[in-house]
Amino acid sequence: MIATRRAAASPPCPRTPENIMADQPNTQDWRSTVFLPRTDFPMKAGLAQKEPAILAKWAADDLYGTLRTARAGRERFILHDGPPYANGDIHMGHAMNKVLKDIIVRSQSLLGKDAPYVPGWDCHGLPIEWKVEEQYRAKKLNKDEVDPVLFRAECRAYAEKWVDVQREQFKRLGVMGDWDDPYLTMKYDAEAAIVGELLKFAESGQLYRGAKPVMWSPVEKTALAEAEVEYEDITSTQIDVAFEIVESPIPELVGAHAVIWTTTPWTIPVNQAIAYGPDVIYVVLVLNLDVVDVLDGRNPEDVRVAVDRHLVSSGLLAERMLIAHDLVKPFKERLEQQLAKLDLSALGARGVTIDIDESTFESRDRDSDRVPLAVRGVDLAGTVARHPMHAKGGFFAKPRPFLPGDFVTTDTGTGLVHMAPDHGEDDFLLCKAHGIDPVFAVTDSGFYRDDWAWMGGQGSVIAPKLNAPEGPICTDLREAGALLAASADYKHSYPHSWRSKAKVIFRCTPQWFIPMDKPVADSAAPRCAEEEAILASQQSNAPTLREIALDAIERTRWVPEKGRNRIHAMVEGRPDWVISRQRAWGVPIALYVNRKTGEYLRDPTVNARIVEAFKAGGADAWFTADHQALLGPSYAAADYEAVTDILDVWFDSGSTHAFVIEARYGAGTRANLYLEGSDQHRGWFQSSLLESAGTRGRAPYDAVLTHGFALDGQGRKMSKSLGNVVDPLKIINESGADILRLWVASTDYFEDVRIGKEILAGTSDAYRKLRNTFRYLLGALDGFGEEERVAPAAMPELERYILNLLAKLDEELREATAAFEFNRYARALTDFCNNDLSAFFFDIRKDSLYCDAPDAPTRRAYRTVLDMLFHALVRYAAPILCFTAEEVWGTRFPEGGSVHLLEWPAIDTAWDDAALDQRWRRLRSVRGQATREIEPMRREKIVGSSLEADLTVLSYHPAYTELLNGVDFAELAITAKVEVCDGDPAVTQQLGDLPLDAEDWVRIEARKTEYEKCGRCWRHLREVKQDGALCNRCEGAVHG
RNA sequence: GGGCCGGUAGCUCAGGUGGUUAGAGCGCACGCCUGAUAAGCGUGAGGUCGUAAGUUCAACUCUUACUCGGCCCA
Repeated sequence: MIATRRAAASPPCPRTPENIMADQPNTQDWRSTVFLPRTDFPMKAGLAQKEPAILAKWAADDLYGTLRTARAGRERFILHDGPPYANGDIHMGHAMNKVLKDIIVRSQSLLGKDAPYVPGWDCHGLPIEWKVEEQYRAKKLNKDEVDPVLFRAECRAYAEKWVDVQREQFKRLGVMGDWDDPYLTMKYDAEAAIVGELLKFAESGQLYRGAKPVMWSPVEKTALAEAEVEYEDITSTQIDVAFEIVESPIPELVGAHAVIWTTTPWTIPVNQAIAYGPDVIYVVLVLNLDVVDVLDGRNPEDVRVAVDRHLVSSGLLAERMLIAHDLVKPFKERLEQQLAKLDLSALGARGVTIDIDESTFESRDRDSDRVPLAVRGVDLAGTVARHPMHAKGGFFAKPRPFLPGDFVTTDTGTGLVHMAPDHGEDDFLLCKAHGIDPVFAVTDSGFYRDDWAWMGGQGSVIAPKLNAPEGPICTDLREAGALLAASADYKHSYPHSWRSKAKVIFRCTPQWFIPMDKPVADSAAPRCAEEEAILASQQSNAPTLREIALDAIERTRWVPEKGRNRIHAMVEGRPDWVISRQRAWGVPIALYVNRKTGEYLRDPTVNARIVEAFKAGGADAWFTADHQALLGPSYAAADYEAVTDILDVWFDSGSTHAFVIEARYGAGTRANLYLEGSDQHRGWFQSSLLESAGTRGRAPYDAVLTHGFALDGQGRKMSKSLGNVVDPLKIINESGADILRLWVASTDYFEDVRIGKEILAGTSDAYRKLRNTFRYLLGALDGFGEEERVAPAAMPELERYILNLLAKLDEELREATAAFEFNRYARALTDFCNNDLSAFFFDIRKDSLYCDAPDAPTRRAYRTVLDMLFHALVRYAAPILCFTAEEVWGTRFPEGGSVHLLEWPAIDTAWDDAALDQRWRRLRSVRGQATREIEPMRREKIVGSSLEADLTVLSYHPAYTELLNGVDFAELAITAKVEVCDGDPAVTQQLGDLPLDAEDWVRIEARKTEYEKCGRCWRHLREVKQDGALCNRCEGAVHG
């Protein structure tokens, strides 16, 4: 079953010794009679040059296609590729991800499974759109003036270009897959499938249009996803504003001023309420102002009155102020700062100080007689204030109720938070719960609506000038007597647009949502009113999308297991999914909204026409559509608005299971594995899960593997500014892809991994060792043929012990493969090659290989095992060192096809022999002792090679005596004479159980041998009569 | 700022439910071989297990705090 081909070269033909002996009888050179390893396989790999040639051969032979044919009908293993974004060269994260995927695909294929791999790309979305816009700007063109279909075509071309670039880079890594037919989210069939998935949500009523504050960039005039936002430290204007309380169940509060603090003055014109913390203690401050340094010649009392009047009219003094007890001090400091800025000389004073009698709120107990003005938050319910600009009427004249907010803290501010439901998530939710709706006062470009009573037409709201202490808002507030303090000195972290670097705001806009907590109807078909009613009555029992998703998480295998917690927590706490974007490059949310009712159309017949149109013309079809034709005869196009919002790209990639897996392998097929970086718990893992849960009621995957991030050699994030970026393409060009692949395989990629010069040097060392093991095997197997093969049962015990180790290795590798633990896999493989083969088996059998006659039983058995090792190891190595394994295989079997078409080696589990294993572990322990004993003599130059040493082994246990006498220990220890003697029985008595470690049970003495050295095999043997003469074995081998 | 994850020899990694001198491979140092030779073999030196407290007869292993790093979120 093992395809073997006779090597072209024949074994070395020994020169006849006679003609040489004639000249030099005692210093005969027997080198030519020794069977040294012979191979063309070079020690130096030259991977950077060799790999492209191997890739070309794979392409020419259509290796991927051949493998698909060969595995057709086998158990399938689908690793579904998460699509990278088609923009820019690949980085280390990409390389690591793809290599890991390839190792897994190849290892599953090696196990005999049909493991297809369809790579994909994410092609829609803002970054590409932005790049194309940049090109426009360079040409002084305005995006808004370009035909959307033309613009989309340019985005498509841009994405195509990068798909091609990345494809070649991924191929160069050795990643095997369907590169000729990858999936792209922008292909027509994909766009059709994506919109089809969206319409499934629509048909089952799992969509709604709502208003919600979203991250909004006034510069780009679009909503932004979290991933498109970055946080930067900025300095903002902080203001304290007084809202006069006009109504309260606590009579003392009426007429007092609630103090709110904010770093976004521009939200004050949209204020609608005030939030308090129910558990926070509030106090009413009474400020005492002292005028200091009255100028000469002025009447102090007159000055005091003048200053007082001035402060009140400047809005700097509210007589009684409501504020959280814990925040009085910082508030007082802000007031003092403010007062210090005043120039009061015209009024006859140099300055003014504040005094707050802190004893008035020592106690936090409202009922205490001493402190009538300390108030618990909960007691503020029912209190109402008015807006500082209430005189403007209309919106501003409405009461501003106090609402309880759990989010209110006493970390900063005043413990009273002004609520603008248009511009804050907390604000929006709290106000919504109390029937206060957003007012959409700020336009998409960040200006106040022209008709807004205060600040109408002004902006932009992110402009520092607008928010400045001397800006229009603060000025108006000051004039209204409501601005207590304002200073442009508050440093904090603030969200900015990832691309334009401009500040973003929260802004309520109409958006499309997928609800997390609405019961999911089980049928997508439209129903008559009766059915709807029945369903409605059952709805409490139907699970919600969140519940389905959480359940699916429980049913999925997470590797490592901690991934389950992570995504569970995220899905449990996430808000509704905002799926709309105000953009051009993507799949449109192809819905028809009834202009009268605001309901979207849920007609499967219409939807089917939409999907067909997308299949034929891609998403562009929507922008050029004859809507009446799509709507058909039952509806009038004039009654409907065609939505032009673009779908969140996460919905695109969340649908790949539909247009890749199901499209290629049939409906209902699930991926065996998704494999991405740990950041995808919030990204692709989750969007895929939600999409599939909403349309299929389950996860699209059976298992999810997450890997960590690639960091630099010190464990820091790679960044251009730190200059610590490791470029995978550079590594490939300098060292080869196999080095990079071995690096991936040798790390613990379930955590973050490190890569740097030193680490790669280590990887190269490990690679060289593996390569030399193969080189030795190839050389030692030179000319091996089937007639030489020996059955394991007929082999010496050493050979059977190695087969036992091979069986154990095989088991370990199978387990590591099943657990996707390739660092364990690579470790087991290299340890086996280094410790068991190179340092032990090969070293011992070197003598037999070189000097035995070709037909000697031991040599034949050894070469048989080498052949078995070759066939096993080249397969084991193939998933990781995909190029080198091919080179190794092709060197021995030039016509043997690709190593990657082979299947897992057939290892007889019966080789795993526990008794044999134990016996040899003890022998190896004794062997280790022997080498330690010989070492001092080598250092003192008494002996050079261990072959020049004799050993006396004192055994303190009959088991060891028997063990050592049962083998040729001189052969194992590579020494001359070995004598085994029983040690002092008295010592034996004191020893306990017989361990595997021979340390206590054996004493070894070493001395230089007196035997002469055989001229050919260099062993020192009794039978060798004079130095350089031949031993019996060599005599036979040479003259045989 | 919040949540989660991690920090064992120069490097890559092992170290069930706490229990003897914390292991391996590589690298390094030193030596051997010169018939796997820019290869092979041997011996050896390297760790207060991120820091500090605590629980315990006993902690790399449990708790807490801190610190450094990473991911996610704000």
